[in-house]
Amino acid sequence: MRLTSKGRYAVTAMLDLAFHSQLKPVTLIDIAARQTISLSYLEQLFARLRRANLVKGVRGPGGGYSLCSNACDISIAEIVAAVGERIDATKCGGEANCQKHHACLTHDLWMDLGDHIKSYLQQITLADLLAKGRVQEVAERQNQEARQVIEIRNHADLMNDIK
Amino acid sequence: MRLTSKGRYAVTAMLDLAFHSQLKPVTLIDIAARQTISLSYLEQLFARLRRANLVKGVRGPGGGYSLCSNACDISIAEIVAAVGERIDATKCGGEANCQKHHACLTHDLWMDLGDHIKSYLQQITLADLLAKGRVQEVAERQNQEARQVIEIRNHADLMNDIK
DNA sequence: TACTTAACCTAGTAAAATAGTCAACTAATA
DNA sequence: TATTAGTTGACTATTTTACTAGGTTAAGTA
Repeated sequence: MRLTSKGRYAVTAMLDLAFHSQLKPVTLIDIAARQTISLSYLEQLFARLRRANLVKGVRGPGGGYSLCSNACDISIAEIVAAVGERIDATKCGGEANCQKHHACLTHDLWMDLGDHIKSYLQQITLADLLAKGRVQEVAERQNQEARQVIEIRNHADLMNDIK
Repeated sequence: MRLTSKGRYAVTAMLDLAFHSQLKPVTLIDIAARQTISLSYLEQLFARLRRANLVKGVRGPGGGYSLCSNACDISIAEIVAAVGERIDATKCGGEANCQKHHACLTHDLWMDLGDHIKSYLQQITLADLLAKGRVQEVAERQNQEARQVIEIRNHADLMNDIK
């Protein structure tokens, strides 16, 4: 089992999306700036998130990504699974052939651990995270910091929208 | 966070030890044969287990390893930590400086997940695993299979002991 | 129609970690 | 003294990670 930056980035980006995509799609450029994640890497992760039907992309100016479902219907487990992080803790992937076609001495332990983690991540949704005070705080701070980068661009867009 | 063969091997070997070292120390050669783990790799793992005061080694003929404490006092979390597997799920190792000296958007989520896994593995001891029927079954099977390799040697030892 | 935007796609790559191997050395026992 | 088995350190093939670089395609905008 491994949970690396791949899964962390995916969840962080999805949470950013849930936070900012209420009105219109959010570009990966914005997410990359706010969350300090490499744009190209984000693109690769979102290719998988799209294939898993978690997000939908809109091309062209004013485009970007938005969630396919409500934030309360997207669990952390789904996101982590979508980008290919193995939550399973066994060597055999649950096949019980870890030692010469048989279960190894600790097979059940790792199965139970995997189930335990999976059910924990399944019960947490993006909406749950959005509701937390700490998350709101951090998101606010990121807005402040990324303002120079993002808002100048968005401001121009907004002016055009008003026209 | 990652839980790889390193941690799995360590727990498996410790469980094998708990099972077989009641009477006398168990050699890594025996463990390697029963659990199909590379001997040299086992040596590296046991160096760390020894430094963590989980096992003690006895040199020379009749030597081997035995547990430092009772099986009911050794948790899976201790073993996994001893061989250096990071159970922590954060990028920052709990320092909360994951994004430019501040906490990232999902810092708390990964902290909570890490705590959750850690407390799960802390409450399970080697004795708990030994008590399980499945573990007994597998250990029996391994004894059968490894008999050709191990018992011939042990039989000779036993004859000498009787003399 | 030309231009810009941003999604979408493919291939490559430096660095790190994993899961080992190999070889030597030390201590205890028979 | 020979053997056993722990102890140690250095080295290595393979895999994965987290990227970068470069393109193509679709949709709006001037």
